[in-house]
Amino acid sequence: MSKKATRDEIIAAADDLFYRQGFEKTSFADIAGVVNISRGNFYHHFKTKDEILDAVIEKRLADRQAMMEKWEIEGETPEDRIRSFIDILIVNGEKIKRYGCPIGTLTSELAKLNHAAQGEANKLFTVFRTWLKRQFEMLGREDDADELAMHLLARSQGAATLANAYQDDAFIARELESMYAWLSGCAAGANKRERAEM
Amino acid sequence: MSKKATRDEIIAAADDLFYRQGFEKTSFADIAGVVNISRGNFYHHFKTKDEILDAVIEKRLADRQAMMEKWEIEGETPEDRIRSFIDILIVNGEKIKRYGCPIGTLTSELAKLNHAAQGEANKLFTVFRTWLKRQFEMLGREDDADELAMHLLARSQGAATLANAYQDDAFIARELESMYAWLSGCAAGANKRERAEM
DNA sequence: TTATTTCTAGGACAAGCGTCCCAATTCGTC
DNA sequence: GACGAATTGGGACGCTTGTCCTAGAAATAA
Repeated sequence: MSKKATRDEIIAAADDLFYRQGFEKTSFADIAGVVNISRGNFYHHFKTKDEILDAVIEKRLADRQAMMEKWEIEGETPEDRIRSFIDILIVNGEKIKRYGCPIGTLTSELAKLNHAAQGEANKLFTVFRTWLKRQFEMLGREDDADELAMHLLARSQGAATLANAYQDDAFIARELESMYAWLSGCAAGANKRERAEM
Repeated sequence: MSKKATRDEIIAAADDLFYRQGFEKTSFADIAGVVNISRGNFYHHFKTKDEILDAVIEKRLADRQAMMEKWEIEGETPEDRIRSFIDILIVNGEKIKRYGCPIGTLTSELAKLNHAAQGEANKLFTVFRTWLKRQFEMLGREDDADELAMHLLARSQGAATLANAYQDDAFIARELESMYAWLSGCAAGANKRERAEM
């Protein structure tokens, strides 16, 4: 098998395992077991566990970027596109109920480990933040686009955390409705709404 | 030293380390190092790591219960008391920025480890949920008290997660303001407000 | 075909882990 | 003061971890 193919397999397996078990808990042996290669071969592709983490974060960044580009094409209005972001909670609902948000749980774990890759992992939040900010600007909220983006990020993070704890579909549905309504309010009151009404 | 005193020291040290480093990352040696006892002595108090975790969760439950009882005495109105909950983000702000929410990060970690104590850890959320529900009922929101409680839990979880990632005081301040405003709205429109306006 | 690089397998390594045992010390009670 | 119980210290265990080495197989180039 070509080097890149094996490498990509390793990254994909690590991505999945880091999500489901966490970074710390996942061992070289776990990943090698999934990919079905020896540890020696493994070492040829990644010298340290941190190198795999970097590659996984890079992959996640690319995946999210691609996702947002798709939303950009498919969504007719900025509101549609932001709704696509909110809908992650539906699309990935089952996984989120089981393992939480892939971004939030990773950044939390790395913060506790005081890991060097914290900054890189935070970029995962930032790509969404930047993209959402742009959408809110297009919605006519140039003045507080970044604030709105952060607020929405926080809302979906909170929903994901509690979805993970309680696996309560009714709760998730209510949070979704609440975010949709909030978004409509954002669109309606472009640059006139008071921040306190967020 | 009496057995209980040493035991309590161990639990306190474990509580702190589990919060700052995570459960998985924290070893027997770490805890023993902080308490300054030998591993052999350690074993006399706790036979397994899971036993320590159970004790830590128990302690956290008791601590939170005590905190809420204090709020119950100090807060004159239900709104005041709920505000005390929101204010955790201020009171424990520095720690949250560094290590995240002690409850949210623990439940997330245990979910990934698929740990037997998941249910116990979730009780930490539930004590707040139950207490908040009661406050919302006293606020006159008998019909949707639990929904409001869950919503507020999610909001503060989300704020904590992003506070941890970005350490952005302005963001935290905005989220606090937003939650205060939402709470005022809850109080004003007792049992008349539409859920979509949450 | 030969020569050279790339890839793979399997094992060795030192360190750290949770767990466990046992001998020594301290404590409480008669 | 003496005795049994509770507490403590230190070390041993088997296992897993991340890391690293080396020898051979496969692929590529000449």
